[in-house]
Amino acid sequence: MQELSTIFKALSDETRLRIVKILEKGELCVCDIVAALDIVQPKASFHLGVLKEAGLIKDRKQGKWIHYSLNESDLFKRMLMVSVCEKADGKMTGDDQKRLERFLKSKKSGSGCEPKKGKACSCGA
Amino acid sequence: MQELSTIFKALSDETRLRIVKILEKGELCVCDIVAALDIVQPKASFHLGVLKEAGLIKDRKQGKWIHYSLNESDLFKRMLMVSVCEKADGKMTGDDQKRLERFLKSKKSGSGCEPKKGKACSCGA
DNA sequence: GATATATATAAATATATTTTTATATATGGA
DNA sequence: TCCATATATAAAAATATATTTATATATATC
Repeated sequence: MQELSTIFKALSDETRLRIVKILEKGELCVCDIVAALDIVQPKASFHLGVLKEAGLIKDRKQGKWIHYSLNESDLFKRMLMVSVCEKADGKMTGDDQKRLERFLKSKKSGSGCEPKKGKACSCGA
Repeated sequence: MQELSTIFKALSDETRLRIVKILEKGELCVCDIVAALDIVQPKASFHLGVLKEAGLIKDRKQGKWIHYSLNESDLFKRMLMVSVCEKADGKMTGDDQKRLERFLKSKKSGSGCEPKKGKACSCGA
């Protein structure tokens, strides 16, 4: 499975969003995309490469042409949704969480982010 | 409404995803985030700024502290889902689409991407 | 085999983003 | 008022990304 940030990064560029959008019409070869977006061909190849690398599109070679289409089988959309929508709900693990828990604990016991004063944040956290 | 690419860009960085993830626990002040992620404070401020600019988080000032939390009211998730999942289904408009339609038409009539040969792409598009 | 086309790759440049270090601002307490 | 803390901002440096121009590769047609 791709890193989530890689997928978001692939979608963070206007040209690539335009490509994804035009591919919603169905499979297209590079020259179609070049014509549709009115961009130079190496630019299209570059961005198609990024999208493919992120697993968002797939390609199919046929003769001289390479046809690109959305990689729906990879279920990137579902993954996006799951990842964006899921709540950690205390089940979240990892170093960040552990550090946070330790820090919040230390704040309560009076040696937190304002140690010199011997007083925890007034925020009540 | 934010540009879609801005939102994806905001989510395209590992540090920012870590911040979003830790904010799923609830509202946190900057020093909490700094401690949780073990990063320097200006780095946290920078990334919080990007997330806020994209409308993904909101802040609330209280005394010396600034508390950040996920901006659920902005419904960025729903927007993401809608945007990512929606299909154009022929209703898509815009210059890209128009150019594509013109180009595909011209290919069929034999003056497309391979004009010198008087033959359209074998792809059948 | 020669030629033309579709696409990719490479190299150079331009641009944008991120990180770091230093400093400024605002707030609360002594 | 003075001092310490929380956070933001600015400036510089480091990295990463995107764009352009030129060239390479593969394939089909003659």
